[in-house]
Amino acid sequence: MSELPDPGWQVLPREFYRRHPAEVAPELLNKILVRSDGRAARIVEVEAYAGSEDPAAHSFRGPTTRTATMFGEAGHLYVYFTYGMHWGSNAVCGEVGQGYGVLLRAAEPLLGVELMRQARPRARRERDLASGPGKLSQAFGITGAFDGADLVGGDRGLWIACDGTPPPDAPVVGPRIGISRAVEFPWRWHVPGHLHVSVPPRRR
DNA sequence: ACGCCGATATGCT
DNA sequence: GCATATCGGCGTC
Repeated sequence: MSELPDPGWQVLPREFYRRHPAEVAPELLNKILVRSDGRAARIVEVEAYAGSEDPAAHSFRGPTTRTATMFGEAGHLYVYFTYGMHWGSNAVCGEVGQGYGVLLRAAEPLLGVELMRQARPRARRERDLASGPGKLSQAFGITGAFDGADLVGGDRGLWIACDGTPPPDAPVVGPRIGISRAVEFPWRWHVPGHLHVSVPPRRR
């Protein structure tokens, strides 16, 4: 089931994810989220959540029904629902039982842009298609049905791959967003100066 | 730049 | 029961 749109792209191996999310997260920058229907986008903003070490993580208080996937094997997708309308997508990291994850916060559309526009009819500019965790999930048609998807094996037609572009040398590190606890953990990273992040660089 | 509100699953008390 | 949520879109200023 290795139907990536570009044969030169390499699916990230399981070992990539089996580490601390603060280590995995910045390395996910410039990787590519791929769907088997042709949608692909470069990941430009991420946020780490570290289980019992992290009061802001869904997994902080141990496994629940909702967070079961987060406590499972690395390299799977943890999808949650919030604010009555938005879905969020995380790559599970670390070892089984740790509840580690990296939230995919923003991406730059590369392929299948028409499908993304259909999925997000209200988005005006292309940089509004996936510049936020809810937008990114919506652009890719990711809902709860994708919770537990294997990003390595591609059992649900979703992968994270590398096209050879390295992560940025000096990613921008900053406080996390949209949470009320442990905001001060500097665990949000994005590609410097990138237009497709959730907080775009100010125009000069 | 800022503020408001939508609409609901989840998990604690 | 109820506060809260890993937000987004639209309005106003």
